Amino acid sequence: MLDINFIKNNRDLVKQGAQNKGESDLSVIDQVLEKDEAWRGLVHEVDKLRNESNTKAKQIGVLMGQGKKEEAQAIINETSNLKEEVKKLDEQLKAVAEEREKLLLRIPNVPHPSVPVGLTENENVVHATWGEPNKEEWRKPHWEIVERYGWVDFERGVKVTGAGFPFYVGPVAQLQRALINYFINEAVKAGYTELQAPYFVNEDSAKGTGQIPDKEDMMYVIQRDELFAIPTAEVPVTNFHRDEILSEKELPVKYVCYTPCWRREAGSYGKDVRGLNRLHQFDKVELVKIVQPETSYDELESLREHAEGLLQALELPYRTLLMCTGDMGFTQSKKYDLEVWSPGQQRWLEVSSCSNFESFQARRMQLRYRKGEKGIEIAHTLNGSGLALPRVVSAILEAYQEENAKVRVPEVLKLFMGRDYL
RNA sequence: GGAGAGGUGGCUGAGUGGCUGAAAGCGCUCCCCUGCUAAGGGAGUUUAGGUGGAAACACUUAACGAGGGUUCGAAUCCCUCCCUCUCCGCCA
Repeated sequence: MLDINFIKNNRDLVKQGAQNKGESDLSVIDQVLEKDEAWRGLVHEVDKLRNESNTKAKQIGVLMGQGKKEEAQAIINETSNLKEEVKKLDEQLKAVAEEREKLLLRIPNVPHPSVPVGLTENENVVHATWGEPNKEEWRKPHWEIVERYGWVDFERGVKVTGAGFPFYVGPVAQLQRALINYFINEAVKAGYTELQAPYFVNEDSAKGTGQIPDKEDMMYVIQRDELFAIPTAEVPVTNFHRDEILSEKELPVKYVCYTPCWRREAGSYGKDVRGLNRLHQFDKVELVKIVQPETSYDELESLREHAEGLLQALELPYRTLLMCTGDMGFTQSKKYDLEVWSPGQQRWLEVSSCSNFESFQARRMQLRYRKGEKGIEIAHTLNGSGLALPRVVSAILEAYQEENAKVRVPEVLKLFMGRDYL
């Protein structure tokens, strides 16, 4: 959510930003400002009436105290109209405030000036590439490797739950656990505090990070208990400090959190969902930062570098994309995607997405910090995967397979695995 | 799940219809005094919104778990929900 005063003072910038993000209806921005004007007018009126009513109530109190009942009654008679008027106006005010809020929630975050303008993924800019994509033709896709050894059981996953909920068996289960450990350890070394978070969140939390009302369909909902299965640890972890005022010296706050993630992924099909490429449940180690506004873009770079460092340590070739305005999403102001090379599929797979939200999320969840003596400011929030597990597992299986079909263990994981081959 | 108690500012805790955005204490900030230390004195110290102002600030509205109701007036009375604690039950 943007600051209404910011929109007021930067109407064209906000419009341009929305247009660059591919929003078709820019009139929302004018509408919200109109609503805001109406809202301010009503606030003024209601405040005035309330003041009058408060003043009179006090007078009545004083008169009653002095035993002057008749005089008090006279004032009470005057207030009966007032009461209804306040009620009526207050209802109007609430209605207008709600409309204003709804409009406000439809306005996307403004892209940072360094973000390339474009509407589709074709306009994303390759920010960096690392390693040489392996083009050897004998390499098999990971689903063939795991099928041969029974390392991932898709069929039983379907039986027990449904498509997109596989079982990991034996060595691959162990590999995945090793990766989770490794990722968390690296983050802790880099100064992140490890967090274990709830896997379900309430409505306020889902709102706080912007999953609702915008992306409600992505989540599994437990209706009976009014809970949402988290689509990413970003949701519980960023909401950890919702409605709080942090002290300046606490910042930057950095958390690492491993959780499973649940996504409905309605409408996915074909090669996208083959094997481990896209699942309804997957594991992810997430990094979240809460920082001062002046530092948030530096923090984004260090977040990206940390995630890249993990792929480098695993010796997996990857490329980093700077997402263009149209491909980066509603809530972000700048976003990098890390894509690992999948030699068995001969394609790039997204394994991390590092974003700066500036104050967009923090404003909605009233996440603030105390600046200096008097000031209170909205903090900036960032997050990035470090990393998403199944696709890293796929890449490892495909990149570390040998022609005799054995799969080597990456050097940095040997300590966790206790052996050289899966 | 059953029975009871309770939810007030950074913390402890007073407040059962009006002068209480909230006593008192602790903590914190600034100032004064004292050669250090200890102690003492004074001032300040919730948040969000609106209006005015370059700003300091002033005025004003709202908020005492959340939402609704009664009343001229609610932290205080009534209803619903949420949460915490104690006892019982169940349980990794």
